Amino acid sequence: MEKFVVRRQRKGSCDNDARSPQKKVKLESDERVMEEVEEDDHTTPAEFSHPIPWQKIEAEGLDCDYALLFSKEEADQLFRKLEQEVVYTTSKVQLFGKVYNIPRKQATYGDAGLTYTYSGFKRSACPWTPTLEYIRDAVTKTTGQTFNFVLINYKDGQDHMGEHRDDEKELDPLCPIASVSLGAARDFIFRHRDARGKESRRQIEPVKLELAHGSLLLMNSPTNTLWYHSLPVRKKISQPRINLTF
DNA sequence: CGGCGACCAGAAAG
DNA sequence: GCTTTCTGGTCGCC
Repeated sequence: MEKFVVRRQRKGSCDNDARSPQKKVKLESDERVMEEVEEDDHTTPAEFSHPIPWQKIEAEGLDCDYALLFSKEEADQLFRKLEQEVVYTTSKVQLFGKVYNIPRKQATYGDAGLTYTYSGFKRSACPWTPTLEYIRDAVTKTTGQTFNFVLINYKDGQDHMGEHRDDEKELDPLCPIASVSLGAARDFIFRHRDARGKESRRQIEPVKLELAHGSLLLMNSPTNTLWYHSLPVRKKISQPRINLTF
């Protein structure tokens, strides 16, 4: 059932005129709302010429901002360039004494000397490429946050990522995490840590959204401590998606 | 009704 | 309890 209503085109960046009549966009569950946020003052630095319409995604202990960062044309171009520049490896993950190939391809880029450890496997960051620097700087411009590292996940429709939090030891839980999506739009699901599993302690509806081509999702504290997120399999989607997590 | 996809529960070793 | 992934079941839709 395709009822992810979190879409909103940035039409020529003329955004101050016809705001849609309803201020709140309904999600699957009635309690979850997204509020359109006026993109004035603090969220948008002056040098960004086309203000971005941010959507606030909020629930108990969940605080995210979502926006289309790149136009379709620019996102297309970035996608093509990354296809040429980025070298992926299929990493393995070790759990319970067994070794699996993780169900997606990965690459890590960042400042010199940085490393990233994922379930027992360590990888070092490759030097930034021009396109990655460009994207990183675009994210910095719109968020005011600087980043020293990016994890790139490449997924076909069969590829996916199970429920997890970004809680690697290298990460400061107070730092917001920026996630840029290019390519096929994919569903993205948040689930509260107390509402997982069979005999969960609480009944909290999951928050579902769709990450569009060229979009930026900001996960602010304490989202990443209280909420797990996943990217479920979508067998009907054959186009790949590139995700950059800063 | 058959087949497929989505989703959930369970299992795996420490 | 917590980890990450795969597998097998069920349910619902086409």
